[in-house]
Amino acid sequence: MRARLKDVAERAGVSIKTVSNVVNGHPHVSAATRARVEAAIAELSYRPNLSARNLRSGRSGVVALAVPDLDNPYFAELATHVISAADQRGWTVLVDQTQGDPGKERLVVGGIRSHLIDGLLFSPLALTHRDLTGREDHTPMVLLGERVGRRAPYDHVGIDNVAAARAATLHLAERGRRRIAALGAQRAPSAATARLRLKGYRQALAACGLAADPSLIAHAPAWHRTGGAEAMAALLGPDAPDAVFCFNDALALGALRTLLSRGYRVPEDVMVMGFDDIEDGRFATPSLSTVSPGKALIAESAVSLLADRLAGATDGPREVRVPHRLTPRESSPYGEFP
Amino acid sequence: MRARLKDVAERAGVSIKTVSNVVNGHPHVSAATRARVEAAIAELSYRPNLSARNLRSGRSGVVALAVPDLDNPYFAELATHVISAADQRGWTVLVDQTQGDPGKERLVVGGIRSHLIDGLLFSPLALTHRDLTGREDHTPMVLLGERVGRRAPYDHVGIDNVAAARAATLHLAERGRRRIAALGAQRAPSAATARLRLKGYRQALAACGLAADPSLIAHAPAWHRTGGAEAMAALLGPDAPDAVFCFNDALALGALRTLLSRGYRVPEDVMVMGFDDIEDGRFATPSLSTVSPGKALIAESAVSLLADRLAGATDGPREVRVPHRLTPRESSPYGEFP
DNA sequence: GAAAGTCGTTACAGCGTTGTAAACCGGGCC
DNA sequence: GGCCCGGTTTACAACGCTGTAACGACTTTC
Repeated sequence: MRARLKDVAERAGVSIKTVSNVVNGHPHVSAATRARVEAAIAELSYRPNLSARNLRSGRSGVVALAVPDLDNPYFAELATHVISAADQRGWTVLVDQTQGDPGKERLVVGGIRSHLIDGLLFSPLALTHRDLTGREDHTPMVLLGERVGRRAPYDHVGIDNVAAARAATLHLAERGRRRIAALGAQRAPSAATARLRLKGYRQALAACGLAADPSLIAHAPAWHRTGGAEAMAALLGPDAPDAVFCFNDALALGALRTLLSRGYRVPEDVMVMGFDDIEDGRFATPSLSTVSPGKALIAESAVSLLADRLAGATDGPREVRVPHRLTPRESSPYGEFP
Repeated sequence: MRARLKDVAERAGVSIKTVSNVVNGHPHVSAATRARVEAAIAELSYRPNLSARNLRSGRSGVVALAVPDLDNPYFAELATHVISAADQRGWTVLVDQTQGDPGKERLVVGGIRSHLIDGLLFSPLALTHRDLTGREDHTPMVLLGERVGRRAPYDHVGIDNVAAARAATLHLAERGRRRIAALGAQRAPSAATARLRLKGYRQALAACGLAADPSLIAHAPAWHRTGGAEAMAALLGPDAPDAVFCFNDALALGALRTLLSRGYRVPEDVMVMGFDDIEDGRFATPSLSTVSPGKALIAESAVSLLADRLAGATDGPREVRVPHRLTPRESSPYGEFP
């Protein structure tokens, strides 16, 4: 059986509380006592029972990160950064996969893990404003990604999707492209990210005086490679685009695959632009131009916001906008392509 | 403040224990009482305090999954499967990233989270036999990936790396390749996986009567795309190989990138074979031939072994060997390449 | 009609920890 | 010598939950 405070106390010949004080680094313990207790701790290889400590303190040192899917490289990379940032604060991260399923997402905000976790970092996909305002659980929560609803009373970390999408589209137009497609539109009312990126795309077209041809907008219900490959296939034909702005890198990699396997040259015939800057894109051939959203900074900001809440901050919801950067690579290079 | 059993009990006019019995679905509660209690639970939106329950029961319902790095698509995909399998048993998964750092790995086996978790699924990289045999923590643990040491007293799930590597290499030889390189060798004494895959590679060469040219063995300290790209560059030159067996898909994607950007045609000039069957490989151009290790089955087996241990199984360590499958794609197609 | 079940419910203790408040001890001061 | 004061240590209760054992009421059995 594992050693308890009681066992250590008996061995060191002190009270339980003194051991507790040593373990927690409280002052007012004489050097001699401390040494004796520490020896006993080592001999019994004592380790605090976290469940008991949590019960007593109301804190668990665990935060949950809820994402749609770790399979998705963007979320996998984000998770890495979140885990590192949490680690630096001595927290442990528990990962929940929602699969973008509204039911599962509601369970998560509803507090399915509430007594186990001190806080929640949540990247929702299908959540509606109603789900948030009616929230009964009071575990501090920070939202990642798109803002849900107008004025949800929660801290939020995101990027300026409209500006980023506009920059990405402009980049293609500046390279002389005239039939620029958008790939990844979604009809679901909760698809805020898709809507914002589409908006930026349209703004860019308008700014360049390009017509907004509806046949150049390809829908993709899920932002996976497969969806990108299929949507790209639908865009090809007599009036094929000469550039595609894909709403994330997975879509772009799928699109790239379709283009290359059908004999299109990238970037000569069709330029491709992604979004997210996942590792795969850097090693694709041609390497993928993309928008880099600063994942490390997103993770760090989110963890930091949560830390403030856990420390008791009660001011109104805060909005953090992390800067993004355009990262052109071979799929839309500088230089001329007449 | 959040409702407790006591609050529910008062509201329903019954004892605390009766509420507990309802919550836990115990029999011997009359329908009328149960209904009353359930109503009270709903009204107060009561949710059990897991810390208290854990303290009482000694179980937390949380298992840890320790992997080197979620960035790595193989581990990200594995984690997805583990989380799903754990979810089906009502467990929550907490992810630890070790970065393959021996110190961190030792902390994990040493039980850094021990009171928080019921069990541990561990995919070690740098762990030695000594670390395992001297283990003081008694949290049930299942090892994933390569066997550590000869007879570590722990359940283990893995694949037959030698056979898989042999099959992969033979596949290249059968397509007429004669200068087959191996990419991903490692010198570290703990690099068991690399050693086994190299062994399979050598067996295949011997079986085909091909000479084992040491200049065809490329080392890669870390199995990332970058490492693969660099190692591939080192292999090229006057005596370039006509096929490369990469010890994982990330290496292969890096190698592919180097080959294509230097003007080599894949598979015509150089065939490429990977290992792991990660999603990226399917969408590369050309798509990547690989060995599919049955990640879902690995995850399910591991979780199932752990479940047995948690249920009290005390028989000797079990060894599960999950079947693998060769998945040829465009980078080493069927058909002739003289 | 009394003894022996059966079912539904309850009181109590204790899981391992920590905050509170009080006790203890030795030294310096009047 | 007695008193006060500071640092050090302790006893106790409580965090919310569940297993155990026991209780009361009601039914069955001979």
